Amino acid sequence: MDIKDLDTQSFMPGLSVDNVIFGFHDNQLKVLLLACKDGKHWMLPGGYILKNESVDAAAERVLFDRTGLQKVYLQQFNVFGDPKRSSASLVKGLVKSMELDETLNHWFLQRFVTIGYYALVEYEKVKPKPDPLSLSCDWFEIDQIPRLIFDHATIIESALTAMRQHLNFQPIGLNLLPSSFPLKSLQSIYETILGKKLDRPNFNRKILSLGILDKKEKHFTGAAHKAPFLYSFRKKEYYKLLKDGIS
Amino acid sequence: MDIKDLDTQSFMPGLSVDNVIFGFHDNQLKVLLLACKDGKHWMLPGGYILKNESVDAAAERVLFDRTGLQKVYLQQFNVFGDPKRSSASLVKGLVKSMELDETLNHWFLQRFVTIGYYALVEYEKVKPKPDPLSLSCDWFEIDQIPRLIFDHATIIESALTAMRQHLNFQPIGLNLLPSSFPLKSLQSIYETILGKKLDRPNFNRKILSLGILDKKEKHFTGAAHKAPFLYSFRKKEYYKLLKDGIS
DNA sequence: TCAAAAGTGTTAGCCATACACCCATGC
DNA sequence: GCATGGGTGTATGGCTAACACTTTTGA
Repeated sequence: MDIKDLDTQSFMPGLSVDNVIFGFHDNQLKVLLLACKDGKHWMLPGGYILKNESVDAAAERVLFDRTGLQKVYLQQFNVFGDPKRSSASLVKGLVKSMELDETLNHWFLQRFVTIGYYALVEYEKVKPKPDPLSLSCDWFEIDQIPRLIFDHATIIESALTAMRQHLNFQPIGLNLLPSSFPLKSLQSIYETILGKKLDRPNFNRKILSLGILDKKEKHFTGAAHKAPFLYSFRKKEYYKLLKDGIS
Repeated sequence: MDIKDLDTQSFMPGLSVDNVIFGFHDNQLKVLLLACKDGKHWMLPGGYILKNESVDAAAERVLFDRTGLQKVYLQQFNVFGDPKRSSASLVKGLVKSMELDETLNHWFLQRFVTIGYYALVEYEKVKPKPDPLSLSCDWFEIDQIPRLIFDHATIIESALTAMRQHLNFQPIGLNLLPSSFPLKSLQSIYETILGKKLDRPNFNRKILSLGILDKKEKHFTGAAHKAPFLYSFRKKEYYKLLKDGIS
């Protein structure tokens, strides 16, 4: 996004995308957020839609700009279309803190309908890049989200709910994990998303019975217990199952 | 929608809603469509979003204008944001056939991102009303859809898929049926949406076990077989289950 | 008495759950 | 050895699919 183009013919007016980008690290589900220049608020990575760009492509572009990643699991989940979802006074403060030309108020103060996407990315591969309008770009644990602008807290909640529902039909995980990983990591992801503990023996059996994992070598962590086996996804079977859905 | 307001400050530019309105009649799932004035195409009931109106409210308004119904099951399911989803030549033909001021081409020829909703309505209660830009408003069986404009066929397909997924978690049916109905009607709805035959004994047991139906009197159709009992929804329990989801 | 469709009963098999138990590892 | 967490085995209950059977209705 080039700031000078904002108030011109480049973007569709009144429409935006916001991405809830999930990563997994330290057995914790995390969300990528941007720090507003007012020093008080954080926000979801979002952007506008080029006049000749598909909405999906806009979401992919925003994701790429913030993470450097392409071709990851990116799923549209809801539209947030309340005319009062943004606050004029907050917007004015933000524009001021960004030291932008005040003519851009016209752009930022308009009402936006935003299309929510959630993305699943491999935490280690992400090099978070703040956009020109933000101070920084950082990961936050899902239960330690800071103060967000507008309805962005609602959007994250809604993304989690949507993901929870998709989880029952789609083997989510490949995009959140490195190429090989212990089953416990996958289980932790499921536990975090579903918000409840799962029985390890039963989880292992169920996941393995899907036929989408390859057993690889043992992984010695140095801890005083049995070394877990690592697994990797069989991508072909994984995508086939993604398409059809589980159970 | 007032035509003369189209190209003014009344509506959000580039954004629309389209409703896939489902009804149930003659043991068939039907969709409400509008006839374009070119005499060749049909389209989904859709509309624009007032500058100070929520997107959900716009969808409800469109639904009310075409059916006279309010407070029915109306569910946002997908955004269609391909910049090439409409065809300029088709739009020009349609505007011409509508005998509108050609300055309105500016409005109709812009790129629209549309937000898809599906609605479940009680067929008998609907008095289809065409909008000022259409010739008529009629029901079509789901497997006999006529030629549609733009990507509207895709939108219907997508609505069916979404509904199929929701069906497993939500007791859909109340909004499609009159206040009392035989179990067979409900079963037919499920069969149509899921696209497969269901076993009657098992279906009856499952639905009745949810505790959302009240048994009422027998209904003599005049046919040479046992008269089926009618049932009605216990709304309170129904909505509780809707909220929590089935199984 | 018969055909058609409603409704009931019964069984087998699958799958989720729960939990007991064994195994490898480093201190 | 022992604590720790990985991994395996197994019994139980509930749900579902499949289908045989009974009941009611009008011709």
